Amino acid sequence: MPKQTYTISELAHEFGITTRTIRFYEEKGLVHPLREGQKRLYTPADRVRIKLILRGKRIGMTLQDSVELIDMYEPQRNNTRQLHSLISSVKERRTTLLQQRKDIDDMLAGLDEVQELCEQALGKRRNKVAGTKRK
Amino acid sequence: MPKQTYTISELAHEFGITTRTIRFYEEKGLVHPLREGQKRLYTPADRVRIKLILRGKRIGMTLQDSVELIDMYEPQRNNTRQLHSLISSVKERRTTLLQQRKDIDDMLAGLDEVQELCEQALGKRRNKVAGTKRK
DNA sequence: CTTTACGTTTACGTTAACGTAAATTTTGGC
DNA sequence: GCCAAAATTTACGTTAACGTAAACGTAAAG
Repeated sequence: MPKQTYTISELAHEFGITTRTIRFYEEKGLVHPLREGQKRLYTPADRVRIKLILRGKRIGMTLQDSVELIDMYEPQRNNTRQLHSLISSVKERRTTLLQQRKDIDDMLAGLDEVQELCEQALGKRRNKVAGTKRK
Repeated sequence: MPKQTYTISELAHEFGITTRTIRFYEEKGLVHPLREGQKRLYTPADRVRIKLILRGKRIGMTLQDSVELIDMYEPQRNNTRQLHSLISSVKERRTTLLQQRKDIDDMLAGLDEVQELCEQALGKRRNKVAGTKRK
C-alpha cells in the first residue's frame, strides 16, 4: 500500500524542490492538502499532481498549462458538448507536443553531428601523433 | 540564391514575433545585424540564429541555453581540452533532451487514453439514441 | 511638402515562478 | 516541561523575457 499522507518537507525532499514552492502551488490552487491542526497533509493525489506539474515544467509548460492538462484526466464532463470540447483540447495539446518532439529530434540530430565532428578532430590528432611516432 | 539581407520587420513578420523582441535579442548579444545608416540589416546567419532561438523557446529553453547550444555549432575550439569539454556539453544536453522526449511521450500516451475514453462515452451515447430509435 | 509608414533610442512597466527573510507557532524527543 | 527542529504566515525582492509608450529621424508616395 502506498503511504496515505505526506508532510510538506517529505514531498519537497522527494522532488528536489522547496517547501515554498509547494505552498506557492497551493496558492495557485494546484494542490489542496488536508490540515492536521495547522500542518498540511498531502494525499497521494496531491503528490501525483506535483509530479505532473514538474513534468510539465521540464518541457516549458506554464503552471496553468499543467493544470489544464491535469484536469483533462479528471473528467467532470458528462454532456456531449463538453466531451467534444475536451477532445478538441486534447488534439490541440497533441499538436504542440508533436512539434516539441520534432524540435527535440532535430536538436538531437544536431548534437550527433557536433559530436561526430569533435571525435573526428580528436581522432585525426591521435593519428598524427601515432604517425610521427612510427616515423 | 537566398536573399542576402533582411529588414527587422521582414524577420518579425516571418517568425511571428515583434521587432522589440528582435532588438531585445540583439541587446542580449544573440544577433549582430549590420547597419545601413541607422537601419539594421540582418544576414541569413542572423535569421538562422533567431530560428534556433525560437525552436529552443518552444521546448522551454532559456535564451542563454539556446546561445550555448548554437555556439556548439560554431566550433572555434581547436585544442584537445576544448574538444573534450565540448563533447561533454553535448552529452549533458542530450541527456536533458532525452528526458524531455520521454516526458512528451508520456503525455502523448495520456492524451490518447483521454481521447479514447471520450470517444467511448460519445459512442455509447449514440448507441443509446440509436437503440431507442430502433425500438 | 506633407502624410504615411517604418525605423530608432530610451526608459519604465509587467508577468510568472518562485527566493528570502522575519516573526511566530507547533511539536516530537529527552 | 523545555528546547531544537520543523511548520506557518506575511510580505517584500528577484529574474527572464519581453510589452508599451514617448519622442524623434527618414524616406518614398502622392
